[in-house]
Amino acid sequence: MKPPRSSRNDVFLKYKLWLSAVSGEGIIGEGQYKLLKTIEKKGSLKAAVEELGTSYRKSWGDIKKAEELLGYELTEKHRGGKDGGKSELTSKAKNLLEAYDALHKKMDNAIEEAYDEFKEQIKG
Amino acid sequence: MKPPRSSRNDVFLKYKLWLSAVSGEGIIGEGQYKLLKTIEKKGSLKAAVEELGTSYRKSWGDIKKAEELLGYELTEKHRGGKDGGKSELTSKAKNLLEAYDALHKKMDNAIEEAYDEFKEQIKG
DNA sequence: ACCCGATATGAAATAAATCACATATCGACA
DNA sequence: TGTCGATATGTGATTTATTTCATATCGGGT
Repeated sequence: MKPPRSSRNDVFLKYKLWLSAVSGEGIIGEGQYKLLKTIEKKGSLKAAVEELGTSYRKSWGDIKKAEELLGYELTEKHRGGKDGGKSELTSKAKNLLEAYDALHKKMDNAIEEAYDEFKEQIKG
Repeated sequence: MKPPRSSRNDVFLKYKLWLSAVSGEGIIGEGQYKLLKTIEKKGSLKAAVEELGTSYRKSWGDIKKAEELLGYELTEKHRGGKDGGKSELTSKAKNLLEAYDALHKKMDNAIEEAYDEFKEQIKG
């Protein structure tokens, strides 16, 4: 028989994974991960949000809240200098991102394994 | 040494798992799962939202949208009768919930396995 | 044939999240 | 020491999501 082609009604599995505080507030999710990674690459929050096309105000607030909830700094902020300032990740932040990434990969694998079975199951 | 007690700054891992359409719109997530399960138990959408404390209007709309995206009905709706009407799950819906549940359990296990390692990693 | 209560749905009111803008501050460097 | 550009942060505007309210419809049971 013909292989089933994807239709408008196909369903996909999606998931989000994030760190949260006891309060339930999110700390690091996909967005923060990307943001921090981009700060690391570009050297400043300003440059990062420009690359990502997100708002400086919000990203700045997100980082601040995450830091408050975690109880430690994710970025070392510097003002002044000929470039006006810069931000770089603390080692704790780097460590956290690494752990987040590893965890995400594991979850990706887990979901992939479960996915075929799931699809089979919803056919019935 | 003393075992570390949880502090305000402890982080937890959370995740959401849901079905989505190609468009990216969510179809079934935790909320819909509970809603449908409660409809199954109580026999009507009205009774379900009362038990869950959510809004009828929204829940009704959520189900409708999910059905549109899926291309099939999740509930058999009936109006009239001495009780005014009722809703019950279609067999497809039951099947879907079962699959969702199984998947969720697998993900719970996967995350639990990964969690200890994660915590160890972020200590460094 | 009439009632009752749940389904069905629009529309206005609220609330929550995000954006846009304005403005202050800081400090390495020329 | 004056300049420049990024960090820092308040606030009002806008958008998006959710709730509330109002009202129509349906149909099995009495």
